[in-house]
Amino acid sequence: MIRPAVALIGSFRQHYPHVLAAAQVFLDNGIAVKSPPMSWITNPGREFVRFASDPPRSSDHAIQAGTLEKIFASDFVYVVNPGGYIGRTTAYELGRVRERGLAVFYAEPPEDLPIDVPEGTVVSALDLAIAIGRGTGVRPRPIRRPRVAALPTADIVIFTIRLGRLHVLLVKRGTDPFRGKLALPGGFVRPGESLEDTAMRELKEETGLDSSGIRLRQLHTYSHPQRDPRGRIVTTAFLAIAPNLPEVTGATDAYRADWVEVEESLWQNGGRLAFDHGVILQEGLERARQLLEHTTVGLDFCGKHFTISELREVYEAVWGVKVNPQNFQRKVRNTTGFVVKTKEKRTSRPGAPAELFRRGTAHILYPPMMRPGQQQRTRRENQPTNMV
Amino acid sequence: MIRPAVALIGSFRQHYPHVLAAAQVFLDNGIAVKSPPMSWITNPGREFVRFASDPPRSSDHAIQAGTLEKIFASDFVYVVNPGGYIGRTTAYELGRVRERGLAVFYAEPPEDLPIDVPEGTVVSALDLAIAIGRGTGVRPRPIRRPRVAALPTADIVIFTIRLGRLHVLLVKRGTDPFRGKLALPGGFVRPGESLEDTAMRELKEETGLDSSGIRLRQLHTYSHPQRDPRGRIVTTAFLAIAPNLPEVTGATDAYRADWVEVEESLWQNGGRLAFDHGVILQEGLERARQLLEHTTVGLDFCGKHFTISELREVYEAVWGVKVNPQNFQRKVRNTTGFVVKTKEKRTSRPGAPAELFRRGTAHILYPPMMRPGQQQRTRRENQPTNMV
DNA sequence: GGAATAGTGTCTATTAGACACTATTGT
DNA sequence: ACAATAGTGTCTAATAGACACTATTCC
Repeated sequence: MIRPAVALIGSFRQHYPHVLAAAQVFLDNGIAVKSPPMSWITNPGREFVRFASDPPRSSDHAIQAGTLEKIFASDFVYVVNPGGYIGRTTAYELGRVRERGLAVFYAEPPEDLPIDVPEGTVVSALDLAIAIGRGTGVRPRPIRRPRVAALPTADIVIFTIRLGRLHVLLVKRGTDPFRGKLALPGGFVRPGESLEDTAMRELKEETGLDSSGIRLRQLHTYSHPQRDPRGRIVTTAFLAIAPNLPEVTGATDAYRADWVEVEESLWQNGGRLAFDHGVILQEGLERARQLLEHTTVGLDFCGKHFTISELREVYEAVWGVKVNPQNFQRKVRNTTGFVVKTKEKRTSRPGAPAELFRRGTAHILYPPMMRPGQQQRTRRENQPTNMV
Repeated sequence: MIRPAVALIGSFRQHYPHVLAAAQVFLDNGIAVKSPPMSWITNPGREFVRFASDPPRSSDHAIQAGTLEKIFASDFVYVVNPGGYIGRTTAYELGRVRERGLAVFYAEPPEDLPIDVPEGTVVSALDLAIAIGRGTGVRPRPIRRPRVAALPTADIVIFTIRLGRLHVLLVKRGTDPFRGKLALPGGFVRPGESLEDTAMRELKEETGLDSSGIRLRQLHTYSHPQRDPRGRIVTTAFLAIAPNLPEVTGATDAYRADWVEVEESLWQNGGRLAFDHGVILQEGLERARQLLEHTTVGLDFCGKHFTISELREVYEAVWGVKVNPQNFQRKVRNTTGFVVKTKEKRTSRPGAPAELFRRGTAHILYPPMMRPGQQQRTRRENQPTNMV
């Protein structure tokens, strides 16, 4: 649980003392104040207020952009509007904030601005601070519980195997934050889309190919309040598995997309992934490993026709261990519905010509493929255990 | 290619003739004008302008909401601001529009509003119309791709076993939508909370007891755009498992919380659950069944001390099948770290006194507990299969 | 005493893992 | 010729499922 944060907006030029007083109330009640800075005004009387903490040489709209960033990084917005007055800059900020979906509360009912003011959103700073504070204090007036709006995004962990090694698709970020760092492909949910729609669209855009045959599986949703410096962004990670795609080009976006070896991207390079994508990749990898045990997704790495050795190499690449070829062969062939023999054979490397298979109808492997080296094993004898 | 559409904003009160003139220019060049209506003003001189085509009885902000809808339905926005003047309502609309990512063009450079005006966006209506009509020049490109803000919520599927049957905690909704229907407990994410924080807080509130020992697992995130009639609400479902709790009272909220038998809530009663909670419950149940196979969560249903028969009844209740008592006994006792024998015995029902156990250190069962009736089984012989 | 339960022993079918072996190819 | 690969056979240890059996309790 992170300390909640508020941004105060309003006509600083006219009402700065009121703003300071309200900010103090929030601070006294354990709520962080992201904006305005607790500073002093250097150009009193001017239309656009500047604070001593603002960089003196930057333009008005650069300062305003910084203010909006701080506002978006907070959990809710409090409008300080004595007499109901809301100026033009505040009106503009209010539009941005409301379109973004942040919760907005008002000190007084807004005058002369035709906006919807829901029941319970006109409230004093103290009442609001008390209602938010974790103390179950008395709520003197009915106020709507502050809800947090978030921008949902979908990020994709897509694996493939190249030269016998597991690779993941990463993009180099072209914009801040984390400009130049590697990140998982993904993007924001657009109007009318579900997370699955977004993931599929992004996958198409990033790989630049027909990904209609690629199945997406939801992995996990990451919602830590500070996981993205831009504000409240909640991402849902998806897992996808692709057969060996020859080349990939980021089709629509300026940044480049490339296959990177998984081990390398996780441990090497000093180059940590952007945001929490390192964790997401790690957890996606573990999920892929589990899926190989229990389902037939290993086939998704292969083309339409494949040999059992190729399938084994998939398991070895994903699991990161060697698998006994003979026993693997028998397990695969003896599991109903896993693979179906074709009449063709392939003879590429030294050795007997290998039979070609195509996928069977099964999707679940029960009993599962046993992953080596996981043995917790049952005990041989019923010895008296005394684990604490 | 659909006919492009523009929305004009600006101070209609002061500049309506300019607005009409600009609109005519767009119309003459084959561009649709979504807003304002080509109508006349019924309340000249008043702060908030009303048109003859507006419903006369509706409130200012209802009309404004309709206007915003039309603006958002257009492809770009043209700000009619003679002398650079932008009023407060226009500033608010501008904020909404820019946050939405729509392209914005200005008749003149905006004065006294600290916003970013990109190169080439100050342009006459005629130039703009021609550029768009010809398709050659300035293409209205979104400043930023439209994003959707959503309210994240956490819903909880919490199971327990009462009288040998699996129960789930459901609440009766006290407000619309779905007033009076049963739903999963849950709620909106509050400032500073992660989804996990929200789920834990709601669980405490709903069960009204110390749930510090209860572990939450994320299940799935449901994001269909129309899954909640109130708007864009994205819910993440969590799974929790509780030992037999004697009674539950919804502590903070007006609605009642009660344990309901799972089979009943899913199939019977004609009473479908609210929202998509029926699906969530179904998928949560399947996940719980899988977890019992692969982990020691079955112990979470039991108290601190338990007999092996009690644990078996947990498996039977969740899986919905009978389990062979002898083999279950052996499997549990022979799996290292699953359970630890205590020195006590319990003698409640007819039969020999049962030994009491407590939980071991293991969390993962490998190899797993085999769930009966899942057999896809491997083949006895390597028969030629011909599955399609 | 009869029924129900707890716990152990035993048998069978199946499987994972290990290894031997043959057949077939590229170099 | 040699090394590498494909595929089959066989042995061992472990396990799931089935059932028999004893001991202990409640009614």
